[in-house]
Amino acid sequence: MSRGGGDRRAAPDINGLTSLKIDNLSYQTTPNDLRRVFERYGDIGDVHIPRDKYSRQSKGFGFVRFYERRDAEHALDRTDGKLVDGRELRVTLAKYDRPSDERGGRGGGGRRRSRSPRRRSRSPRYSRSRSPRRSRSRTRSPPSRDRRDSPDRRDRSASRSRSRSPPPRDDASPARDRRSRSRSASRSPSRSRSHSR
DNA sequence: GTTGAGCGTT
Repeated sequence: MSRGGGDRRAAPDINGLTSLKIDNLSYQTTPNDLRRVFERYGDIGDVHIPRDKYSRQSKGFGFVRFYERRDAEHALDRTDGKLVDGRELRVTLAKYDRPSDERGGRGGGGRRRSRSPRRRSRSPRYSRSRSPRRSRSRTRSPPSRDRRDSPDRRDRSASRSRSRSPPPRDDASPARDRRSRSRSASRSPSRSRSHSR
């Protein structure tokens, strides 16, 4: 019935604009490329790719705004999975809109579309996660009462600590002094003006 | 020289 006017939708269509989020973009991909690929499916309002302010490097994702939601969905389905720059584009509906120009923004929610049902299966890399030492719980004795305060261990610990610890040199005082003097003395004739190359 | 889950500026 009425078109455009007073109907709030859960979709991020503001002003009739639909924001699409493009992820999985290459660091070398430019908004121009995105626009070129997206404008083929409909009219694009604006394309923006957030990049670092210091490094100036793309974050790997961009935003494309469509005038019509229909085109956006179409493009989403059409651009999603497209190989660009050697990377597969991931197109999805933007969760939020411009945080700068939008009043009444509703945060929270969650992705309603999961086109990538990749479950976290076991990792082939961390397949062997079984610890060989699995004797944590002894027959009895809770972890709280398993405190062995043997002086023997303490002694050993101290002994080991002492053994492992580096020999504390008490001649730090003179050493420092000597070093300071040495540094001062060797600072001059050592680093002179090198011959320029 | 360069990583890879995700939500954003003129």
